[in-house]
Amino acid sequence: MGNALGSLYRQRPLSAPCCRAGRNRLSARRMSDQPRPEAPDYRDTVFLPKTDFPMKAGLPQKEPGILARWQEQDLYARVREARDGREKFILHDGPPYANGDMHIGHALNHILKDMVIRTQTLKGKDAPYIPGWDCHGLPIEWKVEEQYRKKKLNKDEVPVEEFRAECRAYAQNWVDVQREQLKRLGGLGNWDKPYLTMDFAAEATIVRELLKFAEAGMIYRGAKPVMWSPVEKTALAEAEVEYEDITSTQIDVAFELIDNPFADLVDKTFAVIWTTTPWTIPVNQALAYGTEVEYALIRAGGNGYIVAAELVAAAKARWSIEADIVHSFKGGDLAGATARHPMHHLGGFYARPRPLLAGDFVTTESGTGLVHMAPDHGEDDFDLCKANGIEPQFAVQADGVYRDDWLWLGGQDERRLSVINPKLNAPEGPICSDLRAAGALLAASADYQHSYPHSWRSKAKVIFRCTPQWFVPMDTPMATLEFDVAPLGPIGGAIAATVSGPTETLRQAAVQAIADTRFVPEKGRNRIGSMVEGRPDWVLSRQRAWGVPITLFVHRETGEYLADPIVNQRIVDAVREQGVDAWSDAQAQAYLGSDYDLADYERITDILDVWFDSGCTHAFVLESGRWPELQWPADLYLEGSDQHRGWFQSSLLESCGTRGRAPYKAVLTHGFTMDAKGMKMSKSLKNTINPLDVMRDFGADIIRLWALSVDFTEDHRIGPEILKGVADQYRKLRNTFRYLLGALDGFDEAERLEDLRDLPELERYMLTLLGQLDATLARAVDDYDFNAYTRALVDFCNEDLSALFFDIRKDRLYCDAPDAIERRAYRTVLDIMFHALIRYAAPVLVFTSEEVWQSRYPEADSVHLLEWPEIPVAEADQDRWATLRALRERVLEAIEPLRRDKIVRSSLEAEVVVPAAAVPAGVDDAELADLFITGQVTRNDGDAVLVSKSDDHKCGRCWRLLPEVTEDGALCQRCDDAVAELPA
RNA sequence: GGGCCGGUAGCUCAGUCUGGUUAGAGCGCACGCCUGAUAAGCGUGAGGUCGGAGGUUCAAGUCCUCCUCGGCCCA
Repeated sequence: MGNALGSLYRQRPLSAPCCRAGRNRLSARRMSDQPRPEAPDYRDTVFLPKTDFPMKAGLPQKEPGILARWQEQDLYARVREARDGREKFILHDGPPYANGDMHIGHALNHILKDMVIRTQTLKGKDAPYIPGWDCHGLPIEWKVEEQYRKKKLNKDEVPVEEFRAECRAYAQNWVDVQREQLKRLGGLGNWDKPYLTMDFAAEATIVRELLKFAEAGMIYRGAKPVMWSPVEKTALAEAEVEYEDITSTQIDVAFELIDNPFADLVDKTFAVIWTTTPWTIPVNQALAYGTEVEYALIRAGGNGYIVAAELVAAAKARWSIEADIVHSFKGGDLAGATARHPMHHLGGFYARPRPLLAGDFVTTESGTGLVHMAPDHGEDDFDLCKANGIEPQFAVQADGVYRDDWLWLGGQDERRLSVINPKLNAPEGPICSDLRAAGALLAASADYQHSYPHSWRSKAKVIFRCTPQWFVPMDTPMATLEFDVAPLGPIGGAIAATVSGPTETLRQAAVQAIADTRFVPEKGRNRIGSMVEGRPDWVLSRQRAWGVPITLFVHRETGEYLADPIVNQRIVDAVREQGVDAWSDAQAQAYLGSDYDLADYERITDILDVWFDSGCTHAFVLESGRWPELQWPADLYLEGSDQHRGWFQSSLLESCGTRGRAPYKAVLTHGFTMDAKGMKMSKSLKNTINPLDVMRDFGADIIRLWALSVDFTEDHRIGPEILKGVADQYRKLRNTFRYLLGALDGFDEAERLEDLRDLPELERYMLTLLGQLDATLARAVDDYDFNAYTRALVDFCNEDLSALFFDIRKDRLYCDAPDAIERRAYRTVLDIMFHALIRYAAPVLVFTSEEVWQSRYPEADSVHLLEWPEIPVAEADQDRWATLRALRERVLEAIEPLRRDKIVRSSLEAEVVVPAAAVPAGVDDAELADLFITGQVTRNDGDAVLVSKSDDHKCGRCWRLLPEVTEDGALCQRCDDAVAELPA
């Protein structure tokens, strides 16, 4: 063993490896066939990893075959059998809308769901998955109407049953398309028997659920301003509306006070309102002021005008007048005052006095600080007027035109136009002209820019319009409700806390149910909670054709709906047989039976909000028995964060109204997928990533690994660079498995070391790390923290296996005799690693894991039938290993300068001196050399790590530099023995 | 316009609740090694005004305010 300095100057021995470096592979192979006598090539005597498993994945080509095999084997059914009788885990699938191709959001959502299903299955639970689709509703109806329009067909001339049949076919087509696209992601589920909200049984269940509300008195027919599209002639849900910037006519209209409290200051007094919807003036019924708002009475030409003090300057500018403030007062002073409508001379409706009412919604941000109230056309208006006994007039018809008998701009007036027609509202239009003639129009200009709701289908402006609609009240005590008992026994302590008594309202029940539900991430609770606390009554009705009917008979005299369970049962039975077409005039009397006369009843023809459909999925999927593997309530609902207002909430309200608790125990939400820069994807920006393209170019396992690597609880990104990074991670995992397959070639039970206490310390340490990984992954599964899951897995493969364990033990694997106890120890641990890692990887890389598994066990069943591994406990001192790994890093760092100076090349040529104090007790020098992958290691009393070039000779087989090797190329003792053992 | 959420290396993420060495990891990148995991493997290194500006504090990625960018929901 030379001293450190001396070896620095020693010549590198001239030997074969020197020339070998420059050779190409072809000549190297030739060399190994015909070893030169002076430098025997031992390549054929070392035990290199051997596997057919290819490094290159070729996923896009390979995955469809694997998918087909699973289908052939009916893997889903096999998994059900394998987990039969186990604890259940029910993830209830939220139904995507059956319209259009799969997009990245669907892909993310379904990958996350599949990860949940597979990890729960891996943990031994029975976790069935029934995918579903939402099939009714306006968007589909609209598409079918579009086809009609292209064929110049009038929808109203087609029998409604025929129209619905076309909607049904349209939805079914997209269900089939989307199903094939989603299946490609590799999701484990009952794709052959999904649930559709348009299944007759589903439609019957939805009717049944609606009638539960009806029988409990929990629906009412009310009039309320709802978003209404005059073009589509229907009420619209919020989701069916989008906001666009438009320019509107803004007008200032003077309402003369009837009793003038300011008569000693001015001649006449006008309360001035400002609005951007002139067409609502013909339906004005009151004025609103803010009690605490400061108002000014300004005088111009002898008359007084009331305006909020803050807005006087802006008002004067608009009206182009000079005026002085003659009086200031608080809004409260206007209590009890009344005004008259500018068109009061028309008599009738217009002759009634318009009261001034206090409204807490009045602001001084714009306008005049006084607001005109048309209860037909505004929510605030409606509420305030209702509270003061003023009823809506229903003056505007479904097509947006004032009704025939309306006094102003009604049927007799040739200027009559739809209220969304800009000509009606224009400064020179009929409304402004008449107001001007009446001396009430202080200003009118078509220049006010603001954002305004439009129908997202027709792009036409929508209005608020009071129409008769059906509602579920949020704040009426559910007095007559009797909750169904949960079909499968106790559902935790929640139910007792939830049903707090007959005075509880739906809102209170929902709030309590939110408190009883687990939210991942926790902030979802706050989000849905504030929405439920603030939401208005649930508007159930839609005036459309493609949906589940509101199957009610309303008595023509009393206005009350029939709530006869026998009648209702007939209806439900008929819908189960015939679907929604069962709700027809022809069959109405049959449902009423002999107890009631159809002539006394109005058959309601509205259909249900599709959110009610989806809110019932828990009932017809989990409870119906059509999928006996399911049970109610679900353990988990998993959807995008937009569903706090959507499905999470509709399901919650429906279930709280009929069952007194949420249909789920936990809610998991994910954010939205943005482009590489964090911007929303849109067709116009051309920054969309199509999951089908990703699967075609990279494979489903890559897009899965992507979805499970990002922080899905927030918005996250996808793009070429990100996918490239994911593909790199994938390759690392794949190569780890490839190495394991190669290193375990020929391993059998006879080779396994049974007593793990016999393992070398490194092997025991690696098992300890595996145990830690196992715990980390198990926790990540419980927390649905899939980013942590994949990261822990990849990091373990990189840092603990590839860079440490595999690298250090390469020598033993290659060069020890096959029956050497150390080599068997290593392979025993590798086998344990393999069986653990393939299980951990299986839920993520569903295809690759199968490929790996079949490569090692060609005759075996699918990898996806396996269960979570049991990691054997092997004692190893973690602190001691932390010390050793730190020392290893110091040594590797110290070798680097010698490498840079070309003094040593392989670390095996380095001879190392370490501070004795840095080495834990009980580690010998040979072990250190193994650990560092260096030549001889010694220790001294210093505190620096010293590295020099070894002057030992290099074993011709294992390439280690050892004192026992007599000359370069000769064999060390271990290799000599190993070669001797080889069969001739 | 309002409510809520987020912005930490080129990328994906820890760390923020509960303030405390020099802000971490993996990947990628650069350089080097190996050529017996080879379109693989190993090592070393560079890379961050923690979105910005104020403030609180002995001390701020972490707490407060405002701004900005992005997102979801609502109007």
